[in-house]
Amino acid sequence: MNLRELSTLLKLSQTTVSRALNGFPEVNEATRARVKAAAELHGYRPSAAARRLATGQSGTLGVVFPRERNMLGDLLFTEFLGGCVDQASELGYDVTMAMARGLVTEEDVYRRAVRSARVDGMILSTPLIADPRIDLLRDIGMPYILHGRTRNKAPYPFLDIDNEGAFFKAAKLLTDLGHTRIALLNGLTIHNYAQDRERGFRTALANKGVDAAAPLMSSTMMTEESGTTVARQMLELPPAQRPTAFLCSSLPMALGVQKVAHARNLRIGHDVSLIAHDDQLHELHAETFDPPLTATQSSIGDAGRRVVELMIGMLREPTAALPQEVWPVDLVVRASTGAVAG
Amino acid sequence: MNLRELSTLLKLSQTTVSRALNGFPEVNEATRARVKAAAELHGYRPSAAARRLATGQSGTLGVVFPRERNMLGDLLFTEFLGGCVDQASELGYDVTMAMARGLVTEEDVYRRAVRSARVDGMILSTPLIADPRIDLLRDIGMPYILHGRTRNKAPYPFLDIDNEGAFFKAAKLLTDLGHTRIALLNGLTIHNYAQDRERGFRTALANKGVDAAAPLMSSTMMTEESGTTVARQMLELPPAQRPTAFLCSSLPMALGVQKVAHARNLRIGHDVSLIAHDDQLHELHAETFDPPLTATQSSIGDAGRRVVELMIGMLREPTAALPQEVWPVDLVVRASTGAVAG
DNA sequence: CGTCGCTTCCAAAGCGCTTTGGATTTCTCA
DNA sequence: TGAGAAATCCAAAGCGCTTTGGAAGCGACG
Repeated sequence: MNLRELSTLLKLSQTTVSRALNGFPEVNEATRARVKAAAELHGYRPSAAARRLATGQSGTLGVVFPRERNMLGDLLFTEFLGGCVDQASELGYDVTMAMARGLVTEEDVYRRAVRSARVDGMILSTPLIADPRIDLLRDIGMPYILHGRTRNKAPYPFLDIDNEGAFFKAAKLLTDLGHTRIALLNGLTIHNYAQDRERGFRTALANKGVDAAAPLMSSTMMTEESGTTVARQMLELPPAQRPTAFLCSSLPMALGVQKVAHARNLRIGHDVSLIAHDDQLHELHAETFDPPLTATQSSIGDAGRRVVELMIGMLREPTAALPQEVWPVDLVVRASTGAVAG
Repeated sequence: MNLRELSTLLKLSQTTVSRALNGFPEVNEATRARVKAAAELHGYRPSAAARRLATGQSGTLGVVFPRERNMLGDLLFTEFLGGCVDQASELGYDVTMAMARGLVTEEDVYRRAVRSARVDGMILSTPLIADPRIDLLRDIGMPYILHGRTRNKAPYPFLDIDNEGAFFKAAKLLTDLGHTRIALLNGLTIHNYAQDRERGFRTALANKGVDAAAPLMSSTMMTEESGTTVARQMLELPPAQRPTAFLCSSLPMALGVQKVAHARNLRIGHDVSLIAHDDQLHELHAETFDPPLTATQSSIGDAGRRVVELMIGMLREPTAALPQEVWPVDLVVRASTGAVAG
């Protein structure tokens, strides 16, 4: 059942049927109802391809990532992606993923996507400090939005959380509790958020005149494994340098730290304090840690949903101001933090 | 730059240019070269929308999953998905994901996708024992392929691994080593693969007259957590019932078992043997276990790649026989298995 | 009664590609 | 050399939708 068939069946023109279905004002409400009923009855669905060709809009959003950096293995990314797909379905959009591999560079993928008009907009995740993709997309005129921020000069649309504020709050809590040797287990500093977090951390310490000691600052992938490795190293420092508190960039890292602490019979919340940033994944919760974990928390899934909302908003009103949102982050105090021991 | 512009520029008809670019035989190789060069030079890309409309093919494959069962949190699924996207990009296809949520049932998503011709084919992952999606897709005429098998009667295209054979081999190794109390930590038996694995396991034990004791058979989600839980329970059985070997359905489960064994000072490969099925994920490797893990292994990423290949093959030659592939699974013996302790 | 202004509907022109059904040229061989 | 076959190219008809630019119908107002 296509538009022509439906319209002859209704003894109306295609124009009228199309307008009735798409909510245009210049059609009588009575006929609109009649059209809608008939469409429903015969299970009419407009052909996506034809509509795309006619409107130039594809009704799809794109997510591209390099093959080497297979982000599908990263739970943070997949949770974000899940949020995107969720919201996109809600708003009638599809999400397509493409992988740039081998000789086909990521840039090529973008260029091709633009020329062949496969997607209406792109979602960029975990940007680098200076991310070439942004300038590229701007130059070729592909709408996009960033999850996270970057150092590129020109203004760009983004949604980010207040990483600096979050880590400031967390570090302040620790200094307020009397800690002076605080370890920061950060993510890789090629990413902006890691630098933001470090800044917040340093500011809080500086406010109390506490030294951000180099041996207590690490920057690694945010896995459980690196959590254990780094924690082990730090706990083997001479007692006078050994950290009494850990601030981790992810829950898995905190898991690693916890493991090491347990192995050394350090009681978390007493002998050593532990805070982590909690992205609120489905399968790992700060509150089910033992003891429940003090955490800065912000749902990365919700961020995905919101990013899609913003992206589609931009597509619908291209002239509106660029969306630039920074979400505050809550610090939830649980049992893993306590006053510095003895 | 569109086809018309390019063709007037070349002083050829659109027909010829189109045919030259798409490799049709009825065009002179010299002109084909000329056309290709010009297309390259001017960066011509055919409009995906127009091509879709003209051919009726969308150049996209679809993956749908219910929101409740957010498979994006499952590393097995994402590894599989990564393989799909990888191979699809290679073959010039896109992969779009849709999530069925709320009132919009999964069925609706399929129906809509079909009518609006958004995707050429669907990829179904982790099917249930009797999966309604298969009959549905057949009925509405949407091409599809299954990763895994199911009990539906009518023939359907699929790619699966030989789960039964794999677990037969693994269990046989253990019985050959003299084990008589072997634990099976299986996945949920709503899935076909789990039942296949159990069958292989039972056969191997029966062949040696070994009893498949009910207290040593479990069926849970394949997480590290359930691995520890189940292993702990089983190791608390009276000595005469306690397992001397564990056969796990996933590496994370084996991790859980390992943890419990360590806690009890059981040496893996000596006091207790451990085998797991290894889907060859990026972030978890049987060979880097301590000790290196004996495993049945089969790359789930490769399966994703192959599934896409088969799907596209079906689209190109709809009349060919339904692809039905079962991959053999290797058993790789490492240090985690040994003769039963005196 | 004629005209203006709304409301309601329509014919037809694209969107950019593929593909059918020739037309024209070139080649082959008697 | 000429006729048929083969190679090469082309004009035009869709694919199914949106959208432009009117046209027709109808009541109201001077």
